[in-house]
Amino acid sequence: MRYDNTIYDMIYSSELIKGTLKTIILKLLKDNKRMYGYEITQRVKELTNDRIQLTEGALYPSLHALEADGVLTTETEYIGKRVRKYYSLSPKGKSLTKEKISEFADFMNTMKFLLDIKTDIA
Amino acid sequence: MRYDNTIYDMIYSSELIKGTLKTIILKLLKDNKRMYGYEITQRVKELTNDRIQLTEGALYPSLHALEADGVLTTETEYIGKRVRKYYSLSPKGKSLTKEKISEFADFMNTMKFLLDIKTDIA
DNA sequence: CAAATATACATCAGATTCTTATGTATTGGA
DNA sequence: TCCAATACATAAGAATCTGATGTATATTTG
Repeated sequence: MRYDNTIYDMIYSSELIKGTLKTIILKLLKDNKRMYGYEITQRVKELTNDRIQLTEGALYPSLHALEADGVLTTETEYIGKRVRKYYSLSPKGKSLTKEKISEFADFMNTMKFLLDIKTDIA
Repeated sequence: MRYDNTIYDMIYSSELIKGTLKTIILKLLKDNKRMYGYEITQRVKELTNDRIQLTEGALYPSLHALEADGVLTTETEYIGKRVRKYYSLSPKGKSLTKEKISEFADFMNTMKFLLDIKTDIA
C-alpha cells in the first residue's frame, strides 16, 4: 500500500523535510526490523509516491550519526560481491522512536491549529 | 483562543521547527494584516502555549530575507522614542502564503501516513 | 526611586545539516 | 557492450539555526 491523494505532482521543498529525516528512518526501522540505506530511500520514495526523495548525501551521514549515538546497530552482509549494511534499532533506538513519533504527532496538531488546516485524513 | 491539548510541557526540538518558520510568519501576517517582529514571537508563543518559541536570531534574518524577496513590505513607526517595524504581505506574499500552507497541509498528510503505517510487505 | 524586567530592533561566530557533486564498485537488462 | 540500477561513502559549499552580544527605551516591582 502506498500513500495516495489528489495532488500527484507535488515534491516538497527540501526545507520541509529537514527535521523529519531521523523520525522517518526510525519509523521505517521500527516496522521492518532491519533495512539498508539504499532500501530506505526506495521505500520512502515508493510509500510517498515520489513526494519525499531522500538523497544519499543526507541519508548516510544521518545513519552514521544515529549509529554513533547508539541508536542504531549494524550488520554488514555481502550479496554476491556487493556489500550491504543493515541497520536495526537498539533498545535506546526503540524508545527514541516512540518519543520522536509522539513529538511529531503533537507538532502536527500544533501546526494544524496554527495554520488553520482542515485535514482530509481521519 | 489558543491551542490546547493534554501535553503541556512539550517544547519541540528546534530541528522540527526548521522549515516551518516562513510558513508560520506568512500565516500570521495573512490573518493580521501587519505585525512587527517581536509581536510575532509573542503571538506564536501565546498561540502554541509556549511550544513554539521563535528566537530573534532566527526570526529577524528571515523577515529581512522575505522583504528582500519582495514577499513582505515594511513600515517603520515610532512608539514614543522606540522604533517598531511593521511587516505586511505584498501581492506576491499573498500567493506565496497560499502555496506554503497547502504544501504544508499536503506534507502533513504524507507524514501522517508514513508514520502510521504497518508495513507487513511480503 | 533604583533595579530588574520587558519591549524592540539588529548582528555575528559557530554549529548543524542539507545539496550537489564526486568517487568506487558490482549487477542486471536491452 | 553499454547504460541504468544497486550500494556504499565522502566532501565543498550553501543555508539556516542557536546562543550570545549589543543598543536603547519603557514599565514594573521591591
